[in-house]
Amino acid sequence: MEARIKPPCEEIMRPLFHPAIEDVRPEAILHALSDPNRAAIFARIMRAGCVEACSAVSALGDRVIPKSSLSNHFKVLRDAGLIRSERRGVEMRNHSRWIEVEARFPGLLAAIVTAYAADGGEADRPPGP
Amino acid sequence: MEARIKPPCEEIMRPLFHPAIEDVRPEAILHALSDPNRAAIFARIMRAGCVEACSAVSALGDRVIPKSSLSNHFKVLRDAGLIRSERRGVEMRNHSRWIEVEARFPGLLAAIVTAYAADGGEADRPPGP
DNA sequence: CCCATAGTTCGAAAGTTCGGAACTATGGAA
DNA sequence: TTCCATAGTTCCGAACTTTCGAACTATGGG
Repeated sequence: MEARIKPPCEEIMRPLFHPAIEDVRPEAILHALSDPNRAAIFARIMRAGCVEACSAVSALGDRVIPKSSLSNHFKVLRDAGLIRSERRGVEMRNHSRWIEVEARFPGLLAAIVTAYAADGGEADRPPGP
Repeated sequence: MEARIKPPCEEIMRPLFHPAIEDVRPEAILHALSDPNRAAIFARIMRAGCVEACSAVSALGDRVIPKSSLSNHFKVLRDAGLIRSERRGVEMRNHSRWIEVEARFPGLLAAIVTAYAADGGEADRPPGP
């Protein structure tokens, strides 16, 4: 159908959606982070400031997460307004929107990340035996 | 099936389960409060200190929540460790476990309730447009 | 051009949530 | 006591969501 002409901008080709910070809703954030895998991914991005790629995070704890599930987890985090993703060549550069979210919902992300850390040591690990 | 035989318990219908505070998981809390209806119910119980009954909360905003859904919402809040429910005669007395949860996950509940309030009072909209 | 890598989309199976109808428990009225 | 009203739970089917393998698209390097 649409003959898409390649734009001169070599980075963006599919428009990844990121909500404006004022459209970010608490229920979306809580839903996104109510999955321990996603919480671990987010904690990791936050700790690193920026994680190079989805694949950099493909094993959490002792469990390997399939590519398609990972892709979906990143989409949920993105749609919730928690991270910003941009294509850099063949991979994706994800960084957290901590500062924006903190300004809108003060203390929320810190409390959540701290809660996961208090629960299992690190948010990087799904609950084990 | 044919006539059901009445179970031989003259006690309460079923012992309501409440997790010990050390068994409360952050993901359960986030999941429970990621539903705006449940968040509103919880905010209301917190604000009141104690709400008399499930039915006291049966209409949130302009929407009537069916009994069975309400019953389930209270169960989710209970299982997440957010409220404690006891039978008082024909109805239920629910109160929040704020103090226990606060001791285990400091700042978490306050941040969540504040976030919903900041979002536009969605968590407990007063009657009106 | 072909291949490898990084990520997305498709689709089917499994799991969760919603809500109406039927049920149980309690207390009060007849 | 029996009957009724109220409060809440359970059952179960429909609708929705989640998961993950396979097929697909995009980009960069031989």
